[in-house]
Amino acid sequence: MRRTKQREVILDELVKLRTHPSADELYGRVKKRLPRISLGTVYRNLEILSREGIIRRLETAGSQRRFDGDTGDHQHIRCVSCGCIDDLAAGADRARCDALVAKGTGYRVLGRRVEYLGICPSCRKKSGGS
Amino acid sequence: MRRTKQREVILDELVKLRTHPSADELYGRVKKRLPRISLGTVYRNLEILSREGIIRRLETAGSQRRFDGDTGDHQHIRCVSCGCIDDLAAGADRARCDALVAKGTGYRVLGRRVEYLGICPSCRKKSGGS
DNA sequence: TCAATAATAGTAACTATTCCTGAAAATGTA
DNA sequence: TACATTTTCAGGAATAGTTACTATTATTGA
Ligand SMILES: [Mn+2]
Ligand SMILES: [Mn+2]
Ligand SMILES: [Zn+2]
Ligand SMILES: [Zn+2]
Repeated sequence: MRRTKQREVILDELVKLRTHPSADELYGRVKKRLPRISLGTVYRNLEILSREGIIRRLETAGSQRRFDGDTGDHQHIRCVSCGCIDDLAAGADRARCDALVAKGTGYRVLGRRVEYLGICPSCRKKSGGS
Repeated sequence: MRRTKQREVILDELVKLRTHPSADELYGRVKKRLPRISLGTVYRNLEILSREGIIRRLETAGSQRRFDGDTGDHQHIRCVSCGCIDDLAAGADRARCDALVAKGTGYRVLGRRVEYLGICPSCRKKSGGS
């Protein structure tokens, strides 16, 4: 992976933002510093950077993909009204946690979404893995 | 909301599937029974049915939207290899839960994704709500 | 310095979804 | 029944987000 001006600026802008921007939002920021950059370059570099583990691609619902310059272990809270996403310290412990999260973020907590990730029985069989 | 043949068949196929299909997959099924139906109609009816609370629109990551005929409170587990989504009984309790989930589903559990949902401070201010 | 290689800008293509339009079906009224 | 009103329909165009392609430019290493 080469060091290019574009990649540097994209990473720099993402890391200094704490707002989990979409490619498009980031493109807007980066363009102020590199007016000739294209949206495709932003997408390509976000893809490369997340593949390398330098940034994190958020696996959240919604039509637009979002990215996070913080690769540390943490969860997120999303506003059901405006769609913004804020950080949550790692570790959370069910119902009474809602109060802690609310206190920590200022959000009114309405619910939480939990999705487990793994390898399904049929895929385990196919790849012969344990 | 009127009762139409199309809506009836879409709902029937969704409820009897336990696979959380995308609109497209469901369209394939429904077309066998109603060969003249269009994908647009499937989308429109899934939208109407979920607005009425008769079905559930899954808020999962991934490029395609998925739907669930089961509106009861439950979480999901997704295979990171093939992308399939299975049900999880409601209620889960952190780390040692992974073992329970693995036992219950046959998955190899790799992780979990927790996202809280709520109203952010700035939206609370705007709408004057508590 | 200079060829080899990787990345870029610009744009076309692609995919999932929504929107639009005129026709058909369902429903209400008499 | 007959007709008007409303809802939903199929089909296709439009849109949004993303990826792929291509000719050009920048970076790298000998
Ligand atoms: Mn974050
Ligand atoms: Mn389910
Ligand atoms: Zn908000
Ligand atoms: Zn699988």
